[in-house]
Amino acid sequence: MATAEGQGPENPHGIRAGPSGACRLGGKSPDSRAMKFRTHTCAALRAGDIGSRVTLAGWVGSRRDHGGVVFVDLRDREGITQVVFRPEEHPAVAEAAHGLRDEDVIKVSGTVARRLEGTENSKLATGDVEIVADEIVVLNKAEVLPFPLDEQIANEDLRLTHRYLDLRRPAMASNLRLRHRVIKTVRDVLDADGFWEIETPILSKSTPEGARDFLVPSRLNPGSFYALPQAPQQYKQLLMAAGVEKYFQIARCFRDEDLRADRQPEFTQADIEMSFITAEDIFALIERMFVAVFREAWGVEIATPFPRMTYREAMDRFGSDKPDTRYAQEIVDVGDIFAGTEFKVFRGALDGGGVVRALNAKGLAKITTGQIEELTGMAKQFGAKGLAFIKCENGEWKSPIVKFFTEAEKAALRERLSIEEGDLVLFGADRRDIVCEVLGRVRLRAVEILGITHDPRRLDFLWVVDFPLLAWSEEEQKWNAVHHPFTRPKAGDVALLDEERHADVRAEAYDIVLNGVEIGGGSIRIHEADLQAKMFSVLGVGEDQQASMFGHLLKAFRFGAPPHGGIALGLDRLVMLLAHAESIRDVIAFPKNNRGVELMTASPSAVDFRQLRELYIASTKKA
RNA sequence: GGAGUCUUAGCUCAAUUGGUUAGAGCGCCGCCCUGUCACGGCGGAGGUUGCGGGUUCGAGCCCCGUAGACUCCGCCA
Repeated sequence: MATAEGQGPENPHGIRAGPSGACRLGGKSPDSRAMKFRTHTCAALRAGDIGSRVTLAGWVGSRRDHGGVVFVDLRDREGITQVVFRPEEHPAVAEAAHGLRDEDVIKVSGTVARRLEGTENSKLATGDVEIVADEIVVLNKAEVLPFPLDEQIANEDLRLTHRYLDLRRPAMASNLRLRHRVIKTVRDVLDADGFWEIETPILSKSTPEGARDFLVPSRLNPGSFYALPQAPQQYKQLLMAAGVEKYFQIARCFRDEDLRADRQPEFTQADIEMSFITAEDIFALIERMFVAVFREAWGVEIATPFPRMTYREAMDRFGSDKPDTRYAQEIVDVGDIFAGTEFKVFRGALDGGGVVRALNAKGLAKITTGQIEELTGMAKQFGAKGLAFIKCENGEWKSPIVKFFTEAEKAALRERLSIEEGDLVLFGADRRDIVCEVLGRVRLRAVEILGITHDPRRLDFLWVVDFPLLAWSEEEQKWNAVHHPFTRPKAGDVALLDEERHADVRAEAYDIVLNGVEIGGGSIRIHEADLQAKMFSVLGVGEDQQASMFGHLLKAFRFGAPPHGGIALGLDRLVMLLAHAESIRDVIAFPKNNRGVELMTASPSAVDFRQLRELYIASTKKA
């Protein structure tokens, strides 16, 4: 390292104390010390280090210039150490310190000293000591920043445009560190269990099912395209056919759909697949993994096994396939109470084979008319004709519908829903799936309006099991896979496929839900070619398409593929929960905004026509 | 594709019913200050109120359009 540290013209801000070239090095030569940029991090020094000579490097966090003595909070990713510049001891160094500005990068050498009596800072881990600087090298001056690093900033555009500055903020650095620790823990748990981490192609093949693909044109095969993987699904199953038995990958996945606060076009999954296992093996493995992850991230011991609930029960009780079980309010069926009702709305729903269900939003009678309208609008958006309600206020039931109820019905309702003063009861009367969805959404909004908060460390894990295999798509007028086309029907339900009772077939599929957020999902797969072919047929994938799109998989299944299954965990969402972040963008180093634009580099961008020509691509966009 | 909210100084925000020269804190610049840690004091610079149009004697504020950001719906096997 021949680069001078402040002596040459290339470092005009370098100032040294004492006679030119003189260094106090405790016997070490300047050259040997020059090999080391710093002796400690900014979080390392304690009272035990008092008297030793140290060198730190970092950013000027804040500068408190008293005209004479100057204090600088020197920050690196580990922490902060106070540096004091004393003109009476090192005048040239103190003079240089007057010129420091926020975020200048400096290297400081000096002696660790106990802070003066009464000036210790208990907020800093290093707050008992300070460094009395006798040498400073300004490694790089910083211009005035576009936004302050020491306060909450609302303008996310600005943060993303200058992400390298945003990530200097301790809260963001802490998220990056947390993410690293979580991924490291996942790797360690899987490695200890005999898993092999195997990379699969990023340039892969488009398949008809699922989300919209990102496409990559192939120069060597004009007119052909790779697709970026939505998940390494087929490759990992083929690795099972290859006898790998235990595979995992911290896999980047790509889906070209609209973004959300918890959704990015590229995201990371902990992708796992195993052979010769049942769902129980997956549950046990993942529970073990979460124990390790939460121990590492939060230092807590979580309880296992996690509760389980069937999809059907989740929909009936919570109106969601990812129920937030932290909230007590549940949906209750009241169809039997109104079996003889004359109230047209309920009568019609029941006679039409639908259901009448209710949700008691405890304490929400204070709801405003505007909020009732909002809930009603929400109900209509999800297919209901309206949203009936009873406000229980001042000892009476205020409601446009209660006049249609008999005394017996009212009494039964009161008991079934434990209705008390201050409650708001909301009704859904319609097709079962609509009522579930509507009351499920209303339930979450009611909780929001009530402002119910929980211990931020509360963790309600839940396995949701027995998902339906298929769902009818009105839009496409065909059956689609609820999970994906490779999911295994439950053994007892395979016969239902032949009977054309597609809606009743349950899958060997499971999701893991934490506090109402789906953080992972998986299934036991089909490993027999004939069953897989039948599944494709049900999904409307013809034989020709099966051969061209999935021939490799079907063939592999004919050459001795073992029974297998797996799961994928959404790492971004998991880290988001662990970090208590409100946006997935806060746990990704360089995320994309709502429109899929990465603001710092301004990608995506137009490309030169020659690049397109090489790829045999022409844009149809009108200029 | 649809709905909602937002856009005022570098940053965070204010500006009564439409009414004088659009303010404050932080930051920035200058001067002063030897124990601060949100250091302090004095002074100063900094604005096409996103953009375009309209209503009005007068628009940051009202209306229309447009751009951008965020949140949600659709979408996301």
